[in-house]
Amino acid sequence: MEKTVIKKREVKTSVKDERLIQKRRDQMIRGAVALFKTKGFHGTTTREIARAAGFSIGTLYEYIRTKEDILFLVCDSIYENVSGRLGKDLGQQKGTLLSLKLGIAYYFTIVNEMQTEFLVLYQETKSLSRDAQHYIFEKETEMVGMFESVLRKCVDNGELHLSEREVELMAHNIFVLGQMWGFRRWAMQKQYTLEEYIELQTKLLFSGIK
Amino acid sequence: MEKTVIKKREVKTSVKDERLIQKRRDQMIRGAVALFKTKGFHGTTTREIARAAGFSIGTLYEYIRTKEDILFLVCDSIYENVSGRLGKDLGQQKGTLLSLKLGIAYYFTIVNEMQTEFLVLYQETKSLSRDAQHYIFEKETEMVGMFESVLRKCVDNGELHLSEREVELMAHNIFVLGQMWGFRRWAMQKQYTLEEYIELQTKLLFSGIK
Amino acid sequence: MEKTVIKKREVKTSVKDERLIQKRRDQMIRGAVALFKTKGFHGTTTREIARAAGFSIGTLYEYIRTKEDILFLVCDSIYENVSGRLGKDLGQQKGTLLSLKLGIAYYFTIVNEMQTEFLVLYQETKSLSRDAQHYIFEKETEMVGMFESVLRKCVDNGELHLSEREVELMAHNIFVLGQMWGFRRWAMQKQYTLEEYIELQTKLLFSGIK
Amino acid sequence: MEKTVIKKREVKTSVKDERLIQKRRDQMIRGAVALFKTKGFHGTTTREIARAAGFSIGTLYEYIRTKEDILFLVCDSIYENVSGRLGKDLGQQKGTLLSLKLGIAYYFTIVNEMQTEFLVLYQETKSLSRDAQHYIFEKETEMVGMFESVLRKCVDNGELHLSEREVELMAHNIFVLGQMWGFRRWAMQKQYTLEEYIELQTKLLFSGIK
DNA sequence: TATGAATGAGACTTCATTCAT
DNA sequence: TATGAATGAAGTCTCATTCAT
Repeated sequence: MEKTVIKKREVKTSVKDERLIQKRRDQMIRGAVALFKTKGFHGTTTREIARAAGFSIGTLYEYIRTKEDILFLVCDSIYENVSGRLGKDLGQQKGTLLSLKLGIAYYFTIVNEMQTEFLVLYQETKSLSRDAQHYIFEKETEMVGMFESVLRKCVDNGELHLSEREVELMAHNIFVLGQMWGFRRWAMQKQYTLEEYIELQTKLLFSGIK
Repeated sequence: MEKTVIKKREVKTSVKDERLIQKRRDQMIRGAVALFKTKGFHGTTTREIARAAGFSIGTLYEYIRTKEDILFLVCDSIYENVSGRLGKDLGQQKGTLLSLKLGIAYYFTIVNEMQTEFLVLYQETKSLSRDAQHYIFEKETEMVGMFESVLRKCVDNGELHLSEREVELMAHNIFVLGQMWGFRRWAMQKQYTLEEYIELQTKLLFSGIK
Repeated sequence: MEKTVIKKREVKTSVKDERLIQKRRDQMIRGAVALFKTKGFHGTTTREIARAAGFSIGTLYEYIRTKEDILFLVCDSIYENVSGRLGKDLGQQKGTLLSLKLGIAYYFTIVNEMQTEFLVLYQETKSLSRDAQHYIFEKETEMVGMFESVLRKCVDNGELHLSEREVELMAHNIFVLGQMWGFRRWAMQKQYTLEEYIELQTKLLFSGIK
Repeated sequence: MEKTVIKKREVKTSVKDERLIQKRRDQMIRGAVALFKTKGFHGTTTREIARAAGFSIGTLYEYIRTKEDILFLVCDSIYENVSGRLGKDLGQQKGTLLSLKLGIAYYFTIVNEMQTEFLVLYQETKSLSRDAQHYIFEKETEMVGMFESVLRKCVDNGELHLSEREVELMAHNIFVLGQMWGFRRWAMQKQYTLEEYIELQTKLLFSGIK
């Protein structure tokens, strides 16, 4: 798989000091995520975000241009975090069934940890501009691509027998079935522990319903 | 399959004529769905909804109490529609693998038809009150339950060998993998036709990745 | 005392039958007073008044032209009632101190009975049109006039020694000190029974603070 | 006279600078009183108040939470003003009949100056919340209390012979008869000059109608 | 005469964004 | 750089009044 180069969408600032920008944005994102989790993007005001971030509304606007920028920063940071961790793990994949299973388990664990972040991501993405949405979709494609390449290695090693299209679809399925743990938590987490969920899903993924 | 009785959450009206209420609400829902699809719930104003429905803002408020009521009415009507159609089809299931496959295919077709409606449903549900959300969740549980009982029939007939927990999880998986067609249309519908998608997913669902 | 002729301000109707008009207006007034007492004129909607009156909003508007008409009708009916009763009592005054005292006591009793009505009257009068306010003021002047003529009789009989201007002022004082029982009920009725109040006020009115 | 401590009901602000708050509120109150005088509380819009105060509607809402807050601020400021002035005058009372008369005259003068403010006060108080009304009543009680203590001093000095209950009632009477000058101005101010009114009322108050 | 559905002007309030300090 | 007061467009909802039935 070719690594598509995604150029970081820029969020304009009036501040020059890069170190400061990073620091302020971190505060901002941390505050915003916490608020978005409970009140959603539209239910949260910029004033609240500024307060949660620990500075004034004036300062907030020194580091962003519009409220949407904050949402973008939040979404981006979540993906950055997840795809970073996942990439590191799946990257050193050797292409055996066992390591595939371990990769899946690891991904599910991340989803579990970051449930609410993912919720924010999926429920608010549509509030982004077309451009920003596109950028986010690309990041997601990148993550699905990680599973694709793991699966492909297994196929190459003769451990799996899947067509190219099946590889692609299965990568999506793994991705989505992971998210399901968080999205349908009202049903899933009442019925299963995370370990049970991983075990059962892995089984169904590998052998189907026969 | 036990039919859980869900008592319809009432939306208050100042109009008395039941026939008229139905008619006006239909207009309202139709208009609202169209707007929510492109602009989302928060991006749509009550005035726009009234105009799209073909009457004045005053009249709109004769049939609802708050803007949220509209969202509820919309969500409810989508579920009512889908679960009605699905229930009719799956209800007459005989419990063979073939008819299970046909049921899945039918469900995927419905999802395809109502993609944008489902998008609205999943992206805006969180804007509902706790009560209304609960009602919607129950309706969804009801739909998942339909798949569960079909699967269970197959197990009873000896056509499938799944534990009770696997039945439950698989029902969710079918449900979610169906939604996936609509939610990830930017990826799915670029790669597969609906028929291919149905065929591939059915295969993976039944035999896994081996 | 010259009896000023006050020509009854007309409230336009589309209904012809005088008997019916009277009946509907009575219902209307009764309902409106009850509502105004607790919610005030501005806090009460025409719909509520119609409902309280026992008919539809459409019917309500067959008997009045604007919401203000209702207020006028209410105010007018209260004065009509009070000044009717008071006129009958004070009219047969013989001009002795005793009967003056009895007249005051009688008036205070009426105020007590109709406290909330008076409250409505004084708090909402300002919402009437200039014309209607003028009419109401005239009715009030008429009532104060009743006390004036009683006082005057006493002066004529040599039972009181007051100048004309003192007569006029005293009439107002009696009138206002009566209203005080209802207007300042939070203070008065916590401290005195109606009988005590009448007795004390009469004493102060007659002998002053020495 | 015991001085009851009334804790100032707070009106929430998003502005921090206390000096500025005071300044803006003064502008606001001044504008609002002028409008309430002619159009009443319900007849005045928040936009009009903002304009009259000299700033935008957005700014208005930086200094209050709801429209009712404005009414409260207005009522409070009127009482504060009056009771301040009255307290200063009556406070230095020596307990002679002469100084009592002077006190009454001074009070009547204040009422005359602030007629329309008092009108606003009495006609709109009922639009306040229960809490705010209670606060306003307490302030009024405080003012009546000032007269009570002056009267009491006179009784203690042997200048007046009144029972405790008579003292209390007379204090209310003075208070109300003062208000009467403003409330019934359509009758009073047509008949008497302020000086005449003071003189006549004082006479009646002191010697009664004999 | 009686009804009640329809209307829309207009009220209150919020909040993203700016800009002088 | 940081602050926070000021702004006003825009949103939701109410309610007096009308008019076809």
